[in-house]
Amino acid sequence: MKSEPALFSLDDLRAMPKRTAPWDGVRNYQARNYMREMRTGDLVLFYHSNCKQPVAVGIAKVVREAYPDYTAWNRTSDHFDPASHPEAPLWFMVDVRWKQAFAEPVPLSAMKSMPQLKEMPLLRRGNRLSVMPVTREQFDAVTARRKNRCLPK
DNA sequence: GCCAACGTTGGC
DNA sequence: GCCAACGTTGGC
Repeated sequence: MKSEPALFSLDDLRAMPKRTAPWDGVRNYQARNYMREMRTGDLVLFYHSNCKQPVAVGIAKVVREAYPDYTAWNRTSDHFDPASHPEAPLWFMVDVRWKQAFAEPVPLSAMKSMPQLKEMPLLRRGNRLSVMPVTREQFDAVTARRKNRCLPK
């Protein structure tokens, strides 16, 4: 899951009550569909986008499965969408809980150089989705990488 | 700040 | 249903 650290960082998630927050504001159908596939207990790679150094910063966990994103019904919300209604919700969100911050974040540039991540949707050219699937192998490769970052090439 | 890539909108 | 115009994303 991507977030702009200036708006909502992994530290911000950690500072929330119960270290938990709803992943609101997703207004893309594909990203929404990926969220609806998420299950309680699924682990999340937390990625900081649109900042000086884009990085995977840590891990969160899904603690509530998809439910209607009520910010879409709030006229004063930045994410207001008149097409969504309480009786027929258009947008959904999950709740995620902070789990871990990497001692050393894994930069996008490092991920690009890892052959195991060649197929990772995050690295696909022109991708703009804020929520994307990660395979177990990709997840393990990223989380292992932060321990091995000082190994010679 | 630039710009490529992509999704959405809306006229036809 | 096509597609040009537009807005947004996000790396660089």
